[in-house]
Amino acid sequence: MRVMLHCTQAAISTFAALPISTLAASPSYLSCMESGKDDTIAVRIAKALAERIISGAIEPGARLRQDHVAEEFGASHVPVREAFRRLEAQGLAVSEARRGVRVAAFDLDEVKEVAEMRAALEVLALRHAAPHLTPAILDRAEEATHAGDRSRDVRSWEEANRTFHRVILTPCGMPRLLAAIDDLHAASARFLFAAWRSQWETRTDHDHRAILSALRQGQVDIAASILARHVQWIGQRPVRMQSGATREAFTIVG
Amino acid sequence: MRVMLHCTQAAISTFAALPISTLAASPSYLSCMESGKDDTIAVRIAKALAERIISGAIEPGARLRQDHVAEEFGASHVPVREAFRRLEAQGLAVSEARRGVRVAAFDLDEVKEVAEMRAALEVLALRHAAPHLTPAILDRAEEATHAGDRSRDVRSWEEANRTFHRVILTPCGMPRLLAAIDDLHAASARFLFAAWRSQWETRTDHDHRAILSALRQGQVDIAASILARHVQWIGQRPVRMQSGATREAFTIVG
DNA sequence: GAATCGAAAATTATCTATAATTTGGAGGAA
DNA sequence: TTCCTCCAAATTATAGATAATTTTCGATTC
Repeated sequence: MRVMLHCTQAAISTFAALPISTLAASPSYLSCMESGKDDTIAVRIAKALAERIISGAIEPGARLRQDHVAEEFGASHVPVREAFRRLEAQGLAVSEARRGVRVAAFDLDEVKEVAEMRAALEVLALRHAAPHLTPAILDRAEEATHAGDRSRDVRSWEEANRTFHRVILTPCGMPRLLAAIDDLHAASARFLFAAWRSQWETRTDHDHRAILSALRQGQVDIAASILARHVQWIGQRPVRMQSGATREAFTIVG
Repeated sequence: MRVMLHCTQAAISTFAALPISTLAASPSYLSCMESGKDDTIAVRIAKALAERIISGAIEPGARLRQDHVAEEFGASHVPVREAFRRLEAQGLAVSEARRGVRVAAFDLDEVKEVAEMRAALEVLALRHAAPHLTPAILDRAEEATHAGDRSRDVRSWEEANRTFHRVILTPCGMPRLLAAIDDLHAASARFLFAAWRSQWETRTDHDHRAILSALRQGQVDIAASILARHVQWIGQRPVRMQSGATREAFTIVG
């Protein structure tokens, strides 16, 4: 296509960082959802791009060129534009009128903000879920914690962590609240992939067990306060950048 | 246009309930934002439809037909579809693949859910805003309360109420949190317009004054707890339906 | 008269093509 | 070198066409 002849190669190379198969295969972050068989093309593209943004395969600030995305997914620009609107609503992309769409940047302030929002909303969800928590549900949460222990890489650890939170919160039966929490988890996962340190697992898994222990004893207030502290703990470490310089990177570890 | 000849008239008649000028003119609910001069057409359509959905001009469950909307706004279906995605993300519309887009329905459970989310998030925002609140800001909040007293109809009262909340929360400087609160306010306003009772103003305005009084004395905890209760108070009243039967309608009044 | 089936119409979802606008950069002039 | 002009690329947006699906409505049957 002539359109692509003179474009900068940045976006293409970042797309190439993940195999095309992520379109068809179930990506790690989305493995909890049904494989979008009857989704619209727009939804499938949005999910695939979301996975790349969250995993860091596309860098913050990188432009998302609709024609390139359309060509890669074998679609036209119309569903691509719809996918962009969806990513924008999730806070994963920002668009300026007539200046295109970019992957959302993030800084320490946003990490803190997401952590506090998660604390507030997850505590709310937990308080409503608590009366409906059964031993079977708590066992599934414990299994997710074990899966976190066994995980060898960030992605599987992140998935286990997310499963833990989802399992204990879903019984609240508040769909809007759960959707908001999901979006915040997606943001958290972005931060996590950007600044990972393996020893953080230990602390997090300890918190998970303390939460489960409190819930098993019916101590909802204690569980809620551990959850709030757990989600607001911010990890911080230096990360080497492309230029060779280092900068601080931050993440929510829980 | 032939397309419209055989369609059901429900959607058209509800659209007709508000003048076309709402597209260009600044509607009540959006009067706080800049009139979208440099917005994209998709954003303008989304704002106009949001205003109609919130005000009740389009009923819950009503179908949003993209070709009809496109024709009314003098646009093509592409920006209309983008507007639909935006409304979907705000929780004002729901779309099923290949079955079109409908105005989101709501019930008591969702009213409660939104109220609790607002309580959690507005309390969070208030705690962060409190250190930055100046007498000038509190005076503006008090002026908004007066405007609520003076208002003669639901729309202006709603706008005054929303201004009050916005003025005392914006200084928190957390854009993602404020955007989430805005969406919840939009949902609240829908409920309010659906079930309005004038005497509710009194209670709400009393709460507003109590919050301001606490803030002026630096009693942030007290202000936060009044705010939480204030936002979670659910109004309830019977409403006569088209069929002549009555049903209970609920709203967040604050 | 009610229920069911099927065909026609409407609608969604998509693609292709194209106009208009804007950005960004290359190349020339002061 | 710096600034300006102009061109190419990218994006926004429209129009028209098509496939697939859903809805509607009428005919047939019980």
